[in-house]
Amino acid sequence: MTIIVGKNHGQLSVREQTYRHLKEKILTGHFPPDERLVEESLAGQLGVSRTPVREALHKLELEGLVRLKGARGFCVPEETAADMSELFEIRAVLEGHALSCLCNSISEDSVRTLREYITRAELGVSEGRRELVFESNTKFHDLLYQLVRSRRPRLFNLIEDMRDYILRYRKDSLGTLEAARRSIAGHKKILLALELNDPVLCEQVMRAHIYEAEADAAYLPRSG
Amino acid sequence: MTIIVGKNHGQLSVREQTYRHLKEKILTGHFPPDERLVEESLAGQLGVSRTPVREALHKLELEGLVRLKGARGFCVPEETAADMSELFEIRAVLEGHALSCLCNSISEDSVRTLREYITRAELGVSEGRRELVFESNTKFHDLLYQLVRSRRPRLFNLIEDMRDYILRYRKDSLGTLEAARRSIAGHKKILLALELNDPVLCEQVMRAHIYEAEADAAYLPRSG
DNA sequence: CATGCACAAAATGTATCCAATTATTCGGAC
DNA sequence: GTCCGAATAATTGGATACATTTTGTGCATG
Repeated sequence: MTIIVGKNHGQLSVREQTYRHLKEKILTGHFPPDERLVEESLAGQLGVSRTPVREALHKLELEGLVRLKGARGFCVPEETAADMSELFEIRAVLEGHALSCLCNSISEDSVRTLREYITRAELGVSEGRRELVFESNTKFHDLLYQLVRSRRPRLFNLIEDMRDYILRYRKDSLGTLEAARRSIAGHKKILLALELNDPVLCEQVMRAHIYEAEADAAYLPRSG
Repeated sequence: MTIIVGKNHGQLSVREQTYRHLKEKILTGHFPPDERLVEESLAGQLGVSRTPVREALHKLELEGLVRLKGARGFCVPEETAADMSELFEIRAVLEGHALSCLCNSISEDSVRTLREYITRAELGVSEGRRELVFESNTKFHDLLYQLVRSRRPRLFNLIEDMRDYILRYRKDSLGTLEAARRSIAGHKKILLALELNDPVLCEQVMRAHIYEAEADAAYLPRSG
């Protein structure tokens, strides 16, 4: 009975499936901190052998998502508010720099597309369509990330990691319409900084945008 | 015949020893790019079974230090000048921010110690004692890193990773006495920025210091 | 009653065996 | 002579059996 069929696990190896499965469960707070993660138990639940589970856990240990506690198995380490704060700080620094890298080489096409996303998000706010707001804001960020990935692949990887870790804390973005409005205002500033080709301004507005997101995230420790 | 006895591999597991052994060999350029790294062959050389070698290689793959090429085994990926440049860029951003974090909480003691290291490095230059220069400069950085680690553990980890990766490229720091002199001048600026408690200046001088180190590193691709 | 030592149980660490995947080579056909 | 295809060899992927380590519990002794 193969239980790993949750998402789009197509032609990936069992280890990769196991790794992603466990990582997602950890990042979404499915495993409470200090809960014992036993290889054989997890292997049984997932319908695979211990080998891929073990390799997945060791990879996750390297990422700091699980910690080995002697012979009591692995566990998700207890995270503190200081960790949370530091993660957002690093994210602000990295993404601020990423945006400043973008501003000197962004195409007119990309700028136009970004502007359209902002317009649609505002439309969503005015009409009270939360899905449209969420979708447009997500697309705005996704386009930026895509541009970063093509120009600075390693920087992109680091940013992606930081975002993953932060997933453990915030339930989802844009909880309130008020937060969505603030987010759109931030996007407008980002777009302006890009159009002005001002690296310093890019860095500033992106950092501010992320610290704003941190404030809106409201430190939901985790639940299920 | 246990061949893994190179360093201080004390009570670590065989996997951890294998992992560190391979990582060091890769980072110091012992494996030429595109050379085949076969699990069984490595296991034989190291006097261990395939299992720890395999897990070590998978962890290294996650770090991007090796890449799996179908059934031809793993290999160290060919790195480009663009990679090198990006690594230094990320390092500059991270360490620049780290220093700006330090400047508001650094103790008078630490400042005094840093100043002593600079004095001793200058003494080394004037007397032509390269060892003293190297030692003092290293201690200067080590103290800064130690302070960062205590205040921003995750940031410290990222910085450490970047430095490891860069190890693949430059043979060693401070090749020439001229580079050493430039480095000391940078350290003076760093100390000044710290004493002034100026976060922005801290970020600027540290970034400049790292870009200077990049220029002095002289892109030695690797050799053995 | 408390503390320390010893034994047992449980979980990871390691090794080996088998399966699946891929690259390379050899052969045949166009 | 070249290209395509099939077969074989080599390497990783996965599973299981065994060794090692650690923890937790229980009993005995002070």
